Amino acid sequence: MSEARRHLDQAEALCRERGVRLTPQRRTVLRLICEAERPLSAYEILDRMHQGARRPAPPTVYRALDFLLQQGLIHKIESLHAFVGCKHPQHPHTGQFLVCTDCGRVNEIHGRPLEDGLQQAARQAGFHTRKPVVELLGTCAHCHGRDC
Amino acid sequence: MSEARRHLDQAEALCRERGVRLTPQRRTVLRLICEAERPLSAYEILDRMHQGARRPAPPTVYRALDFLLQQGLIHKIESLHAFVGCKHPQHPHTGQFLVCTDCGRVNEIHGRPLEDGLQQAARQAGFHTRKPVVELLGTCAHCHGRDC
DNA sequence: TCATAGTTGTTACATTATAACATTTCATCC
DNA sequence: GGATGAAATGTTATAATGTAACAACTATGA
Ligand SMILES: [Zn+2]
Ligand SMILES: [Zn+2]
Ligand SMILES: [Zn+2]
Ligand SMILES: [Zn+2]
Repeated sequence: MSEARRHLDQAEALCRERGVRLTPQRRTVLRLICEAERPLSAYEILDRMHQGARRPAPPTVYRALDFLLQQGLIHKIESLHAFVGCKHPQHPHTGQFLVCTDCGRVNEIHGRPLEDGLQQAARQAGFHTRKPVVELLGTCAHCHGRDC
Repeated sequence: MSEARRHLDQAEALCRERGVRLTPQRRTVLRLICEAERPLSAYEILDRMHQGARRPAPPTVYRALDFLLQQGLIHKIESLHAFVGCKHPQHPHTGQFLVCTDCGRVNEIHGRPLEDGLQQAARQAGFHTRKPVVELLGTCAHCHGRDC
């Protein structure tokens, strides 16, 4: 079974459990994101949604993206204005990402949501973290030394 | 001496050392950013630049921002599309920020550029970090408990 | 069936950012 | 001082990203 297919089936099951509706539109957006090898922007998704039919208007895709974000099925990469599938959506979480600026691929790191040093600094400042944005931009193993 | 004024003087000195030109336009943009209590978007800066005269076109401010970013005099908060002054521009660095989503204020954390756990995960994946984006969104000490 | 909430369609617009090329200003050399 | 090239700025147009507002449709249960 393909990686993308596994994600979709898992999403289907999660939404059923939670009593929310993974409608065909939302499923299509999730599928396009999961099939892509790199993060897709909202407008790239729009371009891939209309197979023959006319291209939907932006709110269509933004609404589907909002739903998928709320359900923790995708993450937004802020520094790219683009979206990636979450590989472990069972327990919604904020992501930490390695973003390759050469090939565009993104790798989600798992582990404690924030490393202690950072979290401590925040606490000491009396700060209450709600949504950490952690995106390490650089080059991935495949792209080292390549002149791409 | 005001905080903003101190930043400007320091920027002036740094640019002289480095042989780059902190022109009046660039200085104005830096001043507006330093005087603000919260990050300013490029267009907010534009709005504040024209004192009586006509408002400059976007490239004007984006070019100044590019220069100030290159010189490490300001940082961009990716998740806000906005810019803040750097309080320690002597040694250019990437920032780590506590971003209050209530009052809008931003607090730059200093310390090791990345905590060990995170950095190790990246290295293990063969990833070479060039620009970390670390922005903790939440509520600051002042805003806790307030219904703002 | 009917009422209701949730979802989608549609139009228009707001915000953020850049490409391309003309013009001006600045520093340097003669 | 005047020529010259590099840097900075002006200007127009447009690309890319994101949202407000309201109408229409659809699923669902009383
Ligand atoms: Zn995830
Ligand atoms: Zn790569
Ligand atoms: Zn800084
Ligand atoms: Zn606050």
